[in-house]
Amino acid sequence: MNQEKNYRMTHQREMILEVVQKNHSHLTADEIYDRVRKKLPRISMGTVYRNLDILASCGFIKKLQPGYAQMRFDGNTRDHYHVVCMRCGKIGDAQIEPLDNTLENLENALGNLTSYGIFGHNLEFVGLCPNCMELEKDLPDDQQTNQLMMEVTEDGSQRKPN
Amino acid sequence: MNQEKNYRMTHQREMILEVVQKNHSHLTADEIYDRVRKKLPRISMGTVYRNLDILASCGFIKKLQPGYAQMRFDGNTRDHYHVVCMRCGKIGDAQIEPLDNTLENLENALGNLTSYGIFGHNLEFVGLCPNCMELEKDLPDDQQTNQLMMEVTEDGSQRKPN
DNA sequence: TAGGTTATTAGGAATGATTACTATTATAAA
DNA sequence: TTTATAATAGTAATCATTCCTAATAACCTA
Ligand SMILES: [Mn+2]
Ligand SMILES: [Mn+2]
Ligand SMILES: [Zn+2]
Ligand SMILES: [Zn+2]
Repeated sequence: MNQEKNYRMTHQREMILEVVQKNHSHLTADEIYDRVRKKLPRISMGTVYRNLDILASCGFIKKLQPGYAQMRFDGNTRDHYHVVCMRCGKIGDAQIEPLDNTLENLENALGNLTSYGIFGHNLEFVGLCPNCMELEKDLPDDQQTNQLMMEVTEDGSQRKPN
Repeated sequence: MNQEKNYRMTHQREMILEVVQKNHSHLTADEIYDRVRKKLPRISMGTVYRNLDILASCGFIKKLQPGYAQMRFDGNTRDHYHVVCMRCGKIGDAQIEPLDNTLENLENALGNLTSYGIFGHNLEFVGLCPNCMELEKDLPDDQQTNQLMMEVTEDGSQRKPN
């Protein structure tokens, strides 16, 4: 599986990888746990987390850690951005091409201005999933999404939803 | 303080705001708690969290919620990006101008492609603070930062640190 | 300036996702 | 096979954040 690390391929690890790869929906650890348990009823949560980390460190899957929402796992390891629902944490793929050039230039520029060593970046879009858009409608004003904005986008940027 | 919400200005709220505004170092809730406690020794953690949320929702401060690190608070409410240390979670300001045009265009483009309602975005740079750069040197290879990369940048982007 | 309404507090308990621990088991190499 | 040790199940621990509630303090109005 990975030469230098002496990893072994166990049934548990195999099933976890399969579940993540067959789901294009950015599952959480407990969703993965539920699905794997159908086949391996005695698997434990610790095993799920440990393997997700290992699989991610080997590059077989990607670990997504949005701010203000729990981590999720992506079987698609190609470079792409995500939209995070600010209410329920659900994650969708952003169907736009990566800004590699722009952002790499930014990283280089920043590297010369800061005392930090720059290794990469994260860009995520913030919004509402279709489901939460619906629910939004019958909420009192003071729980409306614009009240959430400040807490959810780092830059306070706002935009009319489509 | 805020007309529609009937907020009151208490000593606790005042002190918390003052601490956040006088510190340009993106403090965590417990760091703020420690500092406020010098003046108000009986203040409680719940009060700190509640007020930080309220102050952020009023736009007096900004709440930063990087993935994989605890939340921090910024007295500088102008639009700017941040560098997050992937080891200790410390946050520094990125001294580069915001990508407003580029990213607003992206948001608009994305809005037409996804079923999500897009409200904004978060961009953060990931790296090592000066302190952790030092510590890095005498670490065994398998704990070196490149091992952390996959877990920390959503896009797996890599770059030589300066 | 006092009284009344209610936002806010202190203190402590609860939450919940994630991580750590450990005796036992399964994997892969020889 | 035998053997070394990576990995597991089950469970306990962590720890940042949120929740709860009786008591208090801000602010409005008379
Ligand atoms: Mn994806
Ligand atoms: Mn800042
Ligand atoms: Zn949602
Ligand atoms: Zn650091």
